[in-house]
Amino acid sequence: MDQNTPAADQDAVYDPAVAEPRWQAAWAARDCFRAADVPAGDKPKYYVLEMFPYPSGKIHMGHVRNYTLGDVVARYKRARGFDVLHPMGWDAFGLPAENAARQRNIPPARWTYDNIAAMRSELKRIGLSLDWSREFATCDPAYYGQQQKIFLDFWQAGLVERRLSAVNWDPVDNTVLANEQVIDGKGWLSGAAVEKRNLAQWFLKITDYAPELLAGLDALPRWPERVRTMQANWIGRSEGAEVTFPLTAPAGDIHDVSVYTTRPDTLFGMSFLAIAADHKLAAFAAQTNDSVRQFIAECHSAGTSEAAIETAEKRGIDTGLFVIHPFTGAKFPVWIANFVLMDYGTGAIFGCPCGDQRDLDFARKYHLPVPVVIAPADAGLDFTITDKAYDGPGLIRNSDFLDGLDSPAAKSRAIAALEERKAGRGVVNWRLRDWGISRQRYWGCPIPVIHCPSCGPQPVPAADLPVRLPEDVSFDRPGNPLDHHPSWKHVACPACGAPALRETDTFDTFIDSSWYFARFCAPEAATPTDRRAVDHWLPVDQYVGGIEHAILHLLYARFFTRAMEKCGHVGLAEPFAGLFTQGMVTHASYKNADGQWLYPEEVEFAADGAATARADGRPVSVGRIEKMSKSKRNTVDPGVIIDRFGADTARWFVLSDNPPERDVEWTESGVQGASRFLTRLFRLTARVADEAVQPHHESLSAPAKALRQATHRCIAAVSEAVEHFAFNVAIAKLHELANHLADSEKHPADPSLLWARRECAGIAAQLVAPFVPHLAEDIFARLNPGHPALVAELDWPQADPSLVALDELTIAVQIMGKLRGTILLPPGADAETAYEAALAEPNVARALAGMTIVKRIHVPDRIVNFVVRS
RNA sequence: GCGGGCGUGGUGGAACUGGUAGACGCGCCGGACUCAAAAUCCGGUUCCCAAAAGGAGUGUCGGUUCGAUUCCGACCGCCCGCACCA
Repeated sequence: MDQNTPAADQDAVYDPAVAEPRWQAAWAARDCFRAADVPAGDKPKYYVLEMFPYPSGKIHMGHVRNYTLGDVVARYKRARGFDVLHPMGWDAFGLPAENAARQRNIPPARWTYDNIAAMRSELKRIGLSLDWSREFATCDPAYYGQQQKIFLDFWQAGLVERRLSAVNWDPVDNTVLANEQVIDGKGWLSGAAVEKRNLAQWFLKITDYAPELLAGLDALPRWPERVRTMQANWIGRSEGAEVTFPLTAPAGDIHDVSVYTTRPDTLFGMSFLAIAADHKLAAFAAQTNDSVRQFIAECHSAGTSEAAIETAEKRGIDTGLFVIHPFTGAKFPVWIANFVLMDYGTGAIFGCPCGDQRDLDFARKYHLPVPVVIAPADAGLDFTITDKAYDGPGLIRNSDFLDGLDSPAAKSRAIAALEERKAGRGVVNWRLRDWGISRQRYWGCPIPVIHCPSCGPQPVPAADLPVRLPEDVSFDRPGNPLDHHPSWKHVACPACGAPALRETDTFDTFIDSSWYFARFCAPEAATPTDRRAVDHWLPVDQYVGGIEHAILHLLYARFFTRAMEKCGHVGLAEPFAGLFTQGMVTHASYKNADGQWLYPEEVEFAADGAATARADGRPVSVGRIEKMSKSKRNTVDPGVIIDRFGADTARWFVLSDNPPERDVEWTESGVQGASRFLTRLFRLTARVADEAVQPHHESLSAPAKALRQATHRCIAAVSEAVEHFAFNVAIAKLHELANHLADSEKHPADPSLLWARRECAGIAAQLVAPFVPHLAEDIFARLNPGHPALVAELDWPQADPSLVALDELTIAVQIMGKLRGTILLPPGADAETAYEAALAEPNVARALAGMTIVKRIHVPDRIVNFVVRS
């Protein structure tokens, strides 16, 4: 074939708009992706799950990326002989539906189900290999009714508690605010300063499982290391001491204050004692001291988020009370500090400014002493602390019986001394707090509890489940519509029959997503799970989702699975054997001359890159590349891309440009590149399809052998890359294969080459199938007219090891670690052979002239390095 | 503030367990085809130096090593999470 083959010679055209719906229909007609609750065959199972979407109304590129990543795995594993479960559903409860109801007067249920319908049809256009028969939404009563059953089982199992807990309270709207609705300490709608208010709420005792949740991380080798680290830090096991400080005079019925510390070795460095604003001793101090009362009130107006607390200016107030140091008998003042958290430890700390930066900042600010009790081992006697605390390892000084010890030794000595004096003890503490699950909202799963004035909280009887959300609710005033509903909450106590009130709080939506993966195994079951189905399918073999869920969602799901195990709903502790966290889809953002955000399609670019608005031709400033979001208008609608280029192009692009764990920037040129490659691959293979079919040839021409080697090396490389989630590398290898196939057109078409070309094209179709499944089917069908199977039903191609192995390797020759030449050696060549060949290399020989070789290094099949002296 | 991560040519990135830095793509440059353009095809493309030889180079600074994008320390920048957004 001629070196320059104009495309105009080629008649075959690929039209995704026609082909994609056709192949989607073919898969559906043959039920290719349907799984059984309890499969009959003996194929190994593989459960692929992507984090299910919130039905916001439109799919965005982040969804396309997330679901395409999972789809590659699902299709690959299916081809590898696994029985694959790949379901989809909707995380359908949550605040946006209530906001829509308030702003646009649409009932949350209708808004949600309309959104689901719209997103389902968009999702279907992507060509995902999903088992749609398992679809459900968490707002379906059939789902949340089972969730209520699970909650009651947890209650019976002793995993549920009711206690007071703080919420963000908007005093103007008289409503509870989510953290995201608190902006700079003010309610997002009312603008009123938010207060903390304590409400009786339900908690799940996740802390009972803290040791197991921590230890379990070691059994998750297929989780990203950083996610395990983040979870371990979040659970936060620490070993320290609880120390009791007697007050110099009783404060009401309070005689002492307990603190938790991880640094008992620095107890002699105490400068003050600080308690949380919610500490009972703070309340006592407030009784007689107006400024203390005012300070506590200020602390209560800060909002509940930890980030807000930690970033706020560190402030405190002296209560005028004193405690006695258990070792020295010295008196120290008791302060209230806004950075001491009631939820952690005992709600009180001892301030040691020399060893803790926060304590030091506090001491400097309020002119408290800074005794130095620890210093680096090599520090002199003049070691002092100015504005930087020393929290590293070191030797203890100025500390009586701890002097000269290193920190670990001093810790155990201090704990022993505390225990001797009955002034404290060594304890293990956890940062993890129990999971507050009550939400004062409508659009969530009702908590199945009835409050009776005489019997207390009573479970709703199983026969009365599900407790359904009433649909005749109004959003014309702030607060929870369930609470306002005229009749819904008024019921008879299930125990005594007296008039009682339904719980009007609903569950945290994290509960909905803490067990959906189990429900997918048997979504129709009359019980929360079908044990045969979950025993077969769980754990999820590959879970795919955003890194933003690294801690909360994944930790809650791990806890929930253990709690479900305790109640017999599942037979395992860890729900997700493999986890992959993908990056975000980003895009440049644009602002016009008036400072308004513009959509990418509203911007025009000149040859020099200058941007102007299409509407009025005025200049546009190109902003940062950031996460696609509606507010910045830097979104690209997947539907529009599929209309223009087809789903395969969108899939290929989101996979090709970046490693999946990293953010990907959506660019127009990248999409066109993807589209161009797919068209090129189609043309290349279409030309092969037009060639005469040849019998298998044992003796190969040189170009045929080279092409077969390239083909089989590509099988090996793509398989390896897919196994490691390196989809961008897999795609690069497929580009190379296409280049090899194109190169083969330059050689005379001998029969063995024609045979090799057909092999190459067919294998290429199979290798691209997980990424661009529609195009793969089209190419395959064209190459194999009348073939009974779809690519979706074929086994993954096998690489022939004899074609994958290389006969010669390029070995680098270095002198003092610098590259001076390369030599060709057969694989496995020994060191002496390598040195000999290296010394014979002209450039190496020249560089070595006049040098003495001091040392020779040989790494087989990789490198030779000479260490020399002149 | 705390915890976790990331940083490589003009650009997205590749590089197995410390062993030839820049695979593959985008862009750009040159060529073929075309009346011309688009599309397509072929070739080139880290920087310095006219080429070769050589030198520099993976955010910055320092360390370990025969050899560091990879390991260690400090710093800078960006991103994720912080318990009621999902």
